[in-house]
Amino acid sequence: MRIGELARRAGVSPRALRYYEQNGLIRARRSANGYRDYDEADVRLVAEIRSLIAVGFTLEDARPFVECLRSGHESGGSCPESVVVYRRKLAEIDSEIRSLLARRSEVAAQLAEACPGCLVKRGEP
Amino acid sequence: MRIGELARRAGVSPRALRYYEQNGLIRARRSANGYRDYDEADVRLVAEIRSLIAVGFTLEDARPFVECLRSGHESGGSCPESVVVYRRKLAEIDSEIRSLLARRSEVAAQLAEACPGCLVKRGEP
DNA sequence: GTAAGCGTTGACGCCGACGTCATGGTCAAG
DNA sequence: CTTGACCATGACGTCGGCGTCAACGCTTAC
Repeated sequence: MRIGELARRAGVSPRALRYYEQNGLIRARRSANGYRDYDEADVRLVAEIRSLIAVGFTLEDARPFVECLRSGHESGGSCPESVVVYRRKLAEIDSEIRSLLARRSEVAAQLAEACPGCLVKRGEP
Repeated sequence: MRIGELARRAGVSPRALRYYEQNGLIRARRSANGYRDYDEADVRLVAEIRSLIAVGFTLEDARPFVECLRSGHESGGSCPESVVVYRRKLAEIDSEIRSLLARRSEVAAQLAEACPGCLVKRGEP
């Protein structure tokens, strides 16, 4: 299939697919006229990339998953390199959450100090 | 005082100060030779900006706080416009935290599915 | 033949908060 | 007089994941 069809089936733009290729995440055979030519496996690859992007992975993070799939594994996350990324990502997310919680209480404290009574505490009428 | 001294006292770079000025957050008188000339009040303004930036505010977010200080208030957060920004920011942070929590559980679920037993659950030997 | 609708590559735009040159003026110390 | 430490403006670079032209070629339908 050509790039437009893959794009529709994977729910991405052709531009995104070329960008993935530019970063070595997907490859494409070329037809005689120079058009990119994809197969079913590529649909799966792009789907994997999208599901990872959707939960906050970068394209770099997605690379080991794609290579895991290409090496024949049924799941992109079943290779040790992918598991490493999974763990690192969980740690990053936890770190961000802690950071946000700290910022949240900082902001709430600043608001309470600058404007006592401005913080609406529900449940205390 | 000149830009270098303000920068040192406020813990920022001269470049940052020029950038703040470019965005209308701070202003400076000019000496005869064209040098920017600041006073003590500016130290306070920059400190306010920095403390807001530190908790994740953008320069746009900081604007009402700066104007609040300039209008004579002792606290940058005691003006209604500032309070509006405080509330909006708290809502944004809460939204991000929820998003991160959702992503975290998504990632954990993907890891659990792709590699059962890879999730180390402490307390279950 | 021609218009529509695909495809190609290349290159700039975006967003935020500056860092980092490049180029040149100002001023005090030696 | 020169060095060095400051100052000025202006402009490009950074980071990610594309969007959005531009300018062109291919294919199919009419």
